[in-house]
Amino acid sequence: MKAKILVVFGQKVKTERLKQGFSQEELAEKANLHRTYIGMIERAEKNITLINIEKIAKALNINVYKLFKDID
Amino acid sequence: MKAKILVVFGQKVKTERLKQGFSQEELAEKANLHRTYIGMIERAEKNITLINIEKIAKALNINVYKLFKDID
DNA sequence: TCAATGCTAACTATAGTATGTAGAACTTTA
DNA sequence: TAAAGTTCTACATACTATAGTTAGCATTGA
Repeated sequence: MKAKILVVFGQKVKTERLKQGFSQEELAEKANLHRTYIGMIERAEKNITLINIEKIAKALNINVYKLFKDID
Repeated sequence: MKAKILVVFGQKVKTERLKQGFSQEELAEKANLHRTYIGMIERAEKNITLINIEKIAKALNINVYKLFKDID
C-alpha cells in the first residue's frame, strides 16, 4: 500500500481535522465511520472509496474537491 | 448503489472521455483498467477507490481535483 | 493517569477483474 | 433494399482481492 495519493490524502484529512480541533474519534462520529478507520486513512493504510471520501469531506464541512486541491 | 456522488463522478468521466474522443476501451487501456469496469464507473455501479480515481484522471490528462470541481 | 492514537488481527461486505451475450448505430457490399 | 460486418456499450454473472468494520491491547504525550 502507501501509494503517494493515499499518503497525501491522509495528511490532508489529518491537517483539516486538527485545524478544526477534532480527535479522530470525534471526526469518526461526525462521518459515521469507526475511530480506527480514520486512523488507517490518515496513515494511508486503506485505499478509501469515493463514498467515504465524501463522508469525511462533509464531516469536515468542506467540498470534496478541496481535499484534492494541492494534489499532483 | 447509485449514490449521487457516484452518478455525478461517472458523468464527469464520460463527458471528459467523449470530449477527448476515446471509447471506453481506449480509456481503459490508458488507465490500465478493464473495459467493462469503465462502463460500470460511468453508470455509477461501483464505488470507485482513490487509486483508481487517480488512474482515470491520469488517463484523461487532468488533475484529480478537476474531476470534483463541480460536485456538491 | 487519562485521553488520544497506533497497531494487530479477524471477519464480511463489496470493489476489482474478467468472460460472454445482446443490442444499437453505422458502414460496406451486393 | 437488405444483408453482413464493425464498433461501441449495456448487462449478467462469477471469482478473488481488498475495503470496511470492529475489538483489544500497546504506546505516546499532556
